[in-house]
Amino acid sequence: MKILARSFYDQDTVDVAQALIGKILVRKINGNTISGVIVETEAYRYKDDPASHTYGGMTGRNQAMFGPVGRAYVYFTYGMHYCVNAVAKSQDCDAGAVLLRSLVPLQGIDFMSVQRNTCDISNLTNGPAKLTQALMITKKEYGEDLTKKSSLYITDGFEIKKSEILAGPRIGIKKAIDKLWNFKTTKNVFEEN
DNA sequence: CTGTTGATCTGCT
DNA sequence: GCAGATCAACAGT
Repeated sequence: MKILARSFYDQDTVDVAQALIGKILVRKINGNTISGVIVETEAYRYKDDPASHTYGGMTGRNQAMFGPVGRAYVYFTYGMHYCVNAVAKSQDCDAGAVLLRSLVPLQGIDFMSVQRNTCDISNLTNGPAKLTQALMITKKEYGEDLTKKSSLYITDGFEIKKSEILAGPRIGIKKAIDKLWNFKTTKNVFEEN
């Protein structure tokens, strides 16, 4: 399984969000391998996107989204939840990232069950804050290089056709809901719908 | 410095 | 379907 190259993230954020569907997120913890297929993403851009963290300029929290592509952007929200993004943008964009919303577990399911305190497979990683908890992703992973074989990276996965990707409004935000930058596939059985 | 809001999930009704 | 948990960024004083 090949790790996605830096150039993969060097495209328009919305394109990368679609391309990431079907790819595999891999996490290494103490010799354990935990992985899952990415089945839902959301694109967040910059000046044309009022819902993005970057709208309004760089801050201490979002500076990773302005940095080099192919890195992880982790943030803390609602007082108790972490979410992961992959920094991705084209050359003419100053900032952008793809939120990983949902996974289908592949390896390390027992580990995830312990983290999430449930045995329900379909409930392990089917939400942005759930998957960070299941994969033990915290602020320590802020800025991790996803193109190196480190403790967190993304590899090639299943081939998903454009026709199998569904676009819709992004979830949980009130701004820019006219932008259909939420992408998911119904190919896998574990999706909740 | 203070108050409000939020890219969420859980548990209860 | 709805409130609550709980904190970092931001706008306003």
